[in-house]
Amino acid sequence: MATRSATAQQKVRDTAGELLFEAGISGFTVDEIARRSGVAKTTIYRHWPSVHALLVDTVACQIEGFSTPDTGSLYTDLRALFGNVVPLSDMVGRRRMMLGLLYAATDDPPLHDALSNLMLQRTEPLRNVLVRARQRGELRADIGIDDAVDAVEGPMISRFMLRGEPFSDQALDALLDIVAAGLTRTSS
Amino acid sequence: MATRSATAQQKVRDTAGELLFEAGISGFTVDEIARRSGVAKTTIYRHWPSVHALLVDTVACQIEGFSTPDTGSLYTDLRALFGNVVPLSDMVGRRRMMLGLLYAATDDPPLHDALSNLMLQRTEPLRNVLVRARQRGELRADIGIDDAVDAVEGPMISRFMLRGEPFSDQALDALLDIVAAGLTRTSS
DNA sequence: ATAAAACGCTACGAGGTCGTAGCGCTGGAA
DNA sequence: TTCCAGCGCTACGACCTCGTAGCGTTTTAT
Repeated sequence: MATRSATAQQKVRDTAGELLFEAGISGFTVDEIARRSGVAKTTIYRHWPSVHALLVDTVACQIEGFSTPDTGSLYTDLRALFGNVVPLSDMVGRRRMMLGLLYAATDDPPLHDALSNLMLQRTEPLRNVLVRARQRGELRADIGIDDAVDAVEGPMISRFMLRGEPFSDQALDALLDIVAAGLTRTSS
Repeated sequence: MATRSATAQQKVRDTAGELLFEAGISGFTVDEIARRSGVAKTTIYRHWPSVHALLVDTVACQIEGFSTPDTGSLYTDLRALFGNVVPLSDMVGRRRMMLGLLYAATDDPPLHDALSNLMLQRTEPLRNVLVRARQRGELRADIGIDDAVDAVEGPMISRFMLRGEPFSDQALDALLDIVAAGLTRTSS
């Protein structure tokens, strides 16, 4: 049975995650978390020494496991990956959250580490897909996995995260088509 | 001859630009700009109605013209473009500035417009390079320029802006190699 | 030379956020 | 049932930032 402390802490963690998603880092305040969660501000400070510690903890808890598609070909794997991983409704919030965190992590090593770890977790399915493609011989042998990850993610990030353009199947297809060609064929 | 107002305004603009670069958006305060520039805070408010207006104006003034390389081939053009446009020393500041602005622009249409315009200006050389490559028949005919821009910029942004990894010629080569293959060869 | 415009300086109020103090209340363990 | 660790609540001080008021000084235009 959940003790009172554990309940309060969990409420705080949940609320903090939601708030980070909804309001971004500039809206991530202890007062607002207290207000939304119903947990008193003083209680929050009894469990976390500072708002910064709570932020780092919140980021560290944002890890979600995503499944790795396995359709048999690189292109369709990538298609499945990006078609599923990015539910349109979450796009705005995720964008706000990530941009704010990336900015804040610029001068903040603990936050930077937590965020790097989070991003690493999020790209794991992509990594898996690429490794399998390499094993099948679909991926050019001279391409490193890290480079392939950036080659695939980059265009998506550029268009949908940075420029914030609306997600569409056509856009996804067009970008994946270019990327897949680069990963599979030699340019010589 | 520069009038007193014009001088003060120019000092503010210059200082604001430097500050945005050095301290990011969270350090962009009127007090600090006044302190650094030597222009009184009240004077700043005589020329800009709010710190927000000053920020938008500062972003709008950040436009720098970059020259378009013309080496005769897409790969070497891209190589020249990214080798020159990204002086290592500016990378950290540029990263801080852009991430903060992108975040702030999330809920700020005027800032968003100014920033979009800035980003558009910055990608113009890349656009030119790609258009010329298409005219030479080097670029796959079925690829749109916008998609090509994201395909090229994305991996660079992902690695050097978001993940903040150090810039190196090897990394640039590896990414450009993948990208160029995708742009020039068909995957069918 | 003179008047108007513009600047610099100090001080201030409003608002927000962090983090803490003090005290009353409550829930869970013995 | 008792008791105490832990919670909620209010209030507070410190700090920062925005934006403004008032006033004296400097520059610019006529």
